[in-house]
Amino acid sequence: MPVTLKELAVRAQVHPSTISRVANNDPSLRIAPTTRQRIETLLRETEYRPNGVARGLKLRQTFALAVVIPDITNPFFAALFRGVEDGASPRGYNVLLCNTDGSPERQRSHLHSLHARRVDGVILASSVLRDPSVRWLRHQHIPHVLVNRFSDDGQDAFVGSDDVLGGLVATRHLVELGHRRIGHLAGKLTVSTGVLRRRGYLGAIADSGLPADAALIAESGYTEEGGARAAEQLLSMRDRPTAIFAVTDMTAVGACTVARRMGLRIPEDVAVVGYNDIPLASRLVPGLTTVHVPIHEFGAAAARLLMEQIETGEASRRRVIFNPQLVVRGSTVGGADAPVNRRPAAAFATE
Amino acid sequence: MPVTLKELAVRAQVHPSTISRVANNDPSLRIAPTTRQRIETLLRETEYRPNGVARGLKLRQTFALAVVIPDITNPFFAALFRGVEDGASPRGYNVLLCNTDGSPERQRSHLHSLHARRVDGVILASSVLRDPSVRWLRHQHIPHVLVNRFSDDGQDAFVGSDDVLGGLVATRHLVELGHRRIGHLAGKLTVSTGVLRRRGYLGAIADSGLPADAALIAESGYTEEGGARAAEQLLSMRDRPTAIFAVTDMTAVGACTVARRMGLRIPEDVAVVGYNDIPLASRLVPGLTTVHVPIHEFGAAAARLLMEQIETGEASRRRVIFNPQLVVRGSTVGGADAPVNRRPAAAFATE
DNA sequence: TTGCGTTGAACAAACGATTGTTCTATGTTA
DNA sequence: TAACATAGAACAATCGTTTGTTCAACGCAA
Repeated sequence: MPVTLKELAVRAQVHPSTISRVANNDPSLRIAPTTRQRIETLLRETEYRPNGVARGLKLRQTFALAVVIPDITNPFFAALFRGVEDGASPRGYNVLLCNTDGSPERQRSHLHSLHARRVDGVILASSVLRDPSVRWLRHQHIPHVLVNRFSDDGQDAFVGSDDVLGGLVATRHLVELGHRRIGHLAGKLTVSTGVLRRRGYLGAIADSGLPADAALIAESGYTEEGGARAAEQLLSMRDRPTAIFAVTDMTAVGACTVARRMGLRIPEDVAVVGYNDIPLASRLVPGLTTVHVPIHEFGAAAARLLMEQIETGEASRRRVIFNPQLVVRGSTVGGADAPVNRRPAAAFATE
Repeated sequence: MPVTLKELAVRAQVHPSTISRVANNDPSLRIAPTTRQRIETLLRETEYRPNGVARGLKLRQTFALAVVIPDITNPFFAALFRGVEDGASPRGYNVLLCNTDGSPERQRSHLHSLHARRVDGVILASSVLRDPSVRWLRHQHIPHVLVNRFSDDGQDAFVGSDDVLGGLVATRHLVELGHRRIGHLAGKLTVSTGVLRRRGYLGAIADSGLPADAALIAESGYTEEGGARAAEQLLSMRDRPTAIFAVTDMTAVGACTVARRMGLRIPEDVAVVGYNDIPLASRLVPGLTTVHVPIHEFGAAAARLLMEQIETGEASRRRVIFNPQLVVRGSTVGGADAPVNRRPAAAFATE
């Protein structure tokens, strides 16, 4: 068992509170220099570290944050988590990670558990529109930041990209390449990214004067498998699209797999654009044209917003919106993957 | 503020301990059925959930585990984490995640912080041989399980694969394909996987009667970039290897990138084998031949071993070793990537 | 000598639960 | 009716900190 204040108090022949004051450098009370010396030595010798649980109880602060996401094996969320940890860890916070697999019930259950544990705040990247869990967070006055997806516009602190714009530039890119039938894998219309990126898509179609065709939009969800299913549907149409804008990179990956299985060449027979620019996107062959967003920054910004709320003690509705940027690769423009003289992608990865 | 026992006690006109007994279904004391009813109703109405911090203080158990790894953006560790969470979450544990980026100092710092927080146990996948941090864990009697890498053989609970065998089958595969100069990206010799997989490599070379050439072995570390650097070194030799066995898939990816940049075709000019079979391996073009290990199972087994130690209250030295399995893909055998009629890889991934 | 201001440290009350012990009505038996 | 079980719930200590309050001792001025 680690040493406690009380034990140290016995050894130093002083009251535990005195030790605590020395350990915390409490400025409110004077300690005789000689006593201070004696105690500091003792603290060093015993490597005393206050019991965080007891501390948390007394201070009503645990220095723990939680990140709630669909699935950490999705590179998007892994990068997001790194951003959070890199922002929070230097300031003394530890971070819990919870995967929901997109299940509202698992999300609810995790949040209840985190609340019971008295985490100081929650970063939620798995919310849906009008999410009961988000309302519950507000109702419980649990500091929280939504990332990438929001729930009730403007009600919560939020970090994300301009999804309408992102959807717009992605689709416009396809229009400019001359595509006339452009499909869209639309995620889910219960999720803000689904609604907004689709709005961008529709906007670009309208701008271009192309006819809007509802049959070109398929709800794909956000999984690779869902993307594959939805893409198969679109690509099986008699008058199939020659290009697809997918709501996320993973969905796009599913679409590419299916296209290849159907014997379609990318980008000659079907061009594909994703969203997020996960590390995988640049490693595919051909590289995946996608809408770049600063994923790591999402996490770091969310951590900042969250710690700000924790420290000021009041909820914020601040919104941090990053500008999405189109990255053109081989999945839309043949030869866009310059094969020579490129450094390997910066490596986060180890082991 | 969430409701406390004391507040409920006032409302129910009973002593807090009585509420606690009802809430915990304490069998040691009888409660009048009518009182029990009244209290249970109250508990339901108020959605009472005991304060986990106070509970942790009293019970000396926090129901929190920690996973310490180099970097969650590496797909290997993401899958590992999922295994841990999937094993621990149903049993009421939450999981903290700490990235070390391979820095012993960050590892030490995280472990101290986790200890102060009184996590119930630690799963460590970033240890080196004779790791001071591991010895510290033992010394502090903190339940722990090492994963993938061990520190002092047999001293700690461990989950991993038979690395010597894995290195052997990977290298033997290359030998059987007729390669005569086989390079090895050896990770680090301060890490168990580095030492053991290299031993397997050397064993296969010896078995085959090929000359052992120290120049064919390069320390690569475990990053993609490290793999690229080391591979560049090997492939620049006058008498360059026609095949490379890399200590991990990410290292292999780095090697592939470099090979391609040097104008070498895979597998015709240089064949590449990795280790771990991360999801990325099957998505590369060509697919990466690799040594498959059940990553998710690593995590789940580690969680099991850890919770077992926590519940019995005693350290274990149990070892769970999985058999590695060679998976042949296009990076060693042209055409091994059957292009048609293959289902998309099972998708964990969302968003 | 009395009184007062300082200094340095002890005291004690939380924080919110858990759990062994004690107490007080009942009801039962002799 | 006295003695005594028993049921049911209150009491109280404890987990390890933090922090406002109190207290003792001392020096010094009046």
